[in-house]
Amino acid sequence: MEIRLNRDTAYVLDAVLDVRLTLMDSAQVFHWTEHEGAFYAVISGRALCVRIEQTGFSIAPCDSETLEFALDYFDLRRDYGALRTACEEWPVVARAMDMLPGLHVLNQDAWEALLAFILSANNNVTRIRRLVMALCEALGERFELDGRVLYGFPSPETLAATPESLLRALGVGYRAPYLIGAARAVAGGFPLNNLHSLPYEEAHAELLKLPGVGDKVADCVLLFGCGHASAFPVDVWVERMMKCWFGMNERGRVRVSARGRALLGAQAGILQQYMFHCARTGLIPLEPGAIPSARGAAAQA
DNA sequence: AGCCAGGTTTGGC
DNA sequence: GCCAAACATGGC
Repeated sequence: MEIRLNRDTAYVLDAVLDVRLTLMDSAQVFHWTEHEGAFYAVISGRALCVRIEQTGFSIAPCDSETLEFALDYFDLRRDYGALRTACEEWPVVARAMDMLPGLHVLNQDAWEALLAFILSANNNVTRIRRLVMALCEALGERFELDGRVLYGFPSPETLAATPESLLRALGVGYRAPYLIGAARAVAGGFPLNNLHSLPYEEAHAELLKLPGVGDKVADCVLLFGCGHASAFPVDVWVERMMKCWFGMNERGRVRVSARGRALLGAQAGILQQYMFHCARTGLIPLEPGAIPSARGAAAQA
């Protein structure tokens, strides 16, 4: 990987990051937009434009401080090649990683991840994106970049003071009081930005205190917003994947999550993201009977 | 038209 | 502790 910083644009070359897959198609972040081959969003209060270049991608506007931020945000310091090598003992995980080269798990802002995944509950990806965008447009700070208008996430204070009726008018439905309750907690001192440095179990228990946050949303916030790579969110797709390919038949996704973490280790959540995408998009089948025979498994590996 | 979606909450055993 | 039902909304 080679990094150049020219004027206000950073170039990251020879990095295996699939920008479109990671920002637009992976359902870990919902507020990037694509326009004329470039990707735009406001993240952590910065309006950014990311472009795919010949041998990598560029970030603008970017100074040295933003570049450091971006290296973290795009998870460019993790050795995904080594992670792939460590997956040989789990053929379906290896297969998922091989099918999605350049998929990274972003390191998002914890508050932004919290809002997005409260909205994700019992919802589909298309509508989650609509709701996140609507929330930002209605209540977030307005930015302009390259003549395009962008919106950040609302602050905890803003959201805490927003009438529930306004949120319902945006279409968030019964999640409106969850958003407001979580915002009031954070505005009132809930230690959202300390969860990075807590052990997984403690950070998870803390998040469960927030309204609208159960085990699965907590794991998403920990994985996508708090640097907890071992957090293993289990939604309907990952549950089907673990049932079909690992024979996990326990009742309750909490048990599946615990087993996934125990089995796959410190970066279980990263691996989860590959399996989730393969399951959700049909790249890997989930019907009983999809599991290859011993002969097939050997041939596949 | 009807089932489903990156679930959580609540209330009843 | 476990389970079922309710919850808003719209995608497909």
